[in-house]
Amino acid sequence: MNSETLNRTAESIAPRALYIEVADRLRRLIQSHAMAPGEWIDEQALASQYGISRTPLREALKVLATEGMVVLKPRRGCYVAQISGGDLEEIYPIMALLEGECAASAARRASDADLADLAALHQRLEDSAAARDVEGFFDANQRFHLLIHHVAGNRRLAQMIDELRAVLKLQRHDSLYLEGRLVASLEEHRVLLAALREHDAESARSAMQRHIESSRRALGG
Amino acid sequence: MNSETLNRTAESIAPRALYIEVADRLRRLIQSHAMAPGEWIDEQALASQYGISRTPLREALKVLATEGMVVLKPRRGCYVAQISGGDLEEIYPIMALLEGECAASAARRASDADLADLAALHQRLEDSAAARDVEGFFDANQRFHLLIHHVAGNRRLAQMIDELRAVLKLQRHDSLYLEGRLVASLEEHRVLLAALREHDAESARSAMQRHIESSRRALGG
DNA sequence: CGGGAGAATACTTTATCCATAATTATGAAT
DNA sequence: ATTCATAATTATGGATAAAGTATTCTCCCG
Repeated sequence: MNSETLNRTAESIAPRALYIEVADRLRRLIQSHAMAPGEWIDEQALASQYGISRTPLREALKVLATEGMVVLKPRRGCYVAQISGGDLEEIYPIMALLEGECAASAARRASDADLADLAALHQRLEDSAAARDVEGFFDANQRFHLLIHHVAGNRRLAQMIDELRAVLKLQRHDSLYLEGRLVASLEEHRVLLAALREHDAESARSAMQRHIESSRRALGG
Repeated sequence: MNSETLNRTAESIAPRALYIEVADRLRRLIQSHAMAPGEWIDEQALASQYGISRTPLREALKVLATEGMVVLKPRRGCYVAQISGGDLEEIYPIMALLEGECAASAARRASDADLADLAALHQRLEDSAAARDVEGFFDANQRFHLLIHHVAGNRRLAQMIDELRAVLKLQRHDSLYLEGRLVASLEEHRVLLAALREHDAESARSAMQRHIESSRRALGG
């Protein structure tokens, strides 16, 4: 049992090229605000920090640029993208549209098991809210949305939403910390869950759209 | 007035990196079906054909891969993406959604000048249809949709639609050649234009959605 | 005759290197 | 003293080379 076998197994599980790995790490770095929007990305420093050459790093940056996470200025280098108010004006209607479609599709397709899972996650939301656990609420909220994407069954739609959400996350999201926003969000989730349970696609769609719109207003968009 | 000013001007006109140029060319190549879906892309041959090194070419391929135009199989090389029936099932609802939103937004925002331009393009559609000029019809149709995107004023939404349409174009689009499809498409455009003229956003949205759905059915989706 | 293993070939992948362009700092001149 | 120009340094972008991995073909053994 040499290392070759291990490598092959590891690769068949994760046949990811280096540039993809790097892109993932950078995405997490940017989303966790370890790198601030507008900040210059030092290719050399980052490459030597990761112990890789600049080539896969540059390829990763090209990918992130097409995703809108970074901006590549010719001969000027790479900068973490910063979104303007105008960008939010454009993105939120799209998000509402896509998430709404996801919710509608999920309402049509949800099995009893799916609904049970959704109810369980919603309970976590309720518990977190009752405990004033904002981080827990945020996490459960994210899982709730991801589960809806999964139930909706449109992987491409889910991926588009994920990319848009990644761009939105470039700016700090402290809306949930605002007084009243957490309970309002909870109430919106209740309405959404009820629509999903009744397999009412259009109610689920509008509930989700209202949910997105109100979270936008909470940000002052 | 030194050369610096001139340089800056020149750069703001054409500051495109080589990989972007290459990506554009490849996009056109793939969309014109000069490269068939599933076909292997020979990096070395293409690089020497363009007189460039493989580095910018590979960067371009990474970009196209994130756009869904090509598929990058680790250690296997790059292939022109081929979309399955399942992909169509996923993409068309998204297209209908996004194009519908575009139409709704355009209906709200269209100025009289915009409506005049749209009417002029629609006339080209009518003329091309009367002359059985399928290529002309196709071209006018494309311009009509692009103009709606422009009037809608959401650049990000338009870009998402463009990328999706590029993926759809991977397969041959001979639906317009089908008997009856051309006149049906024309009638759908008439309804859409009427809704836009009346600034009726929801009618425009549903007209566009029906238009997308029927073009899908024409493909046998 | 068929299957498995090993070797060879070819292509991807990564790293290093070079050139070009831009920006900044310093010096000189007004 | 301030501004402009020039030079130097630094970083990006493109190229080439080397290494590693996967696949395929052939040969040998059962």
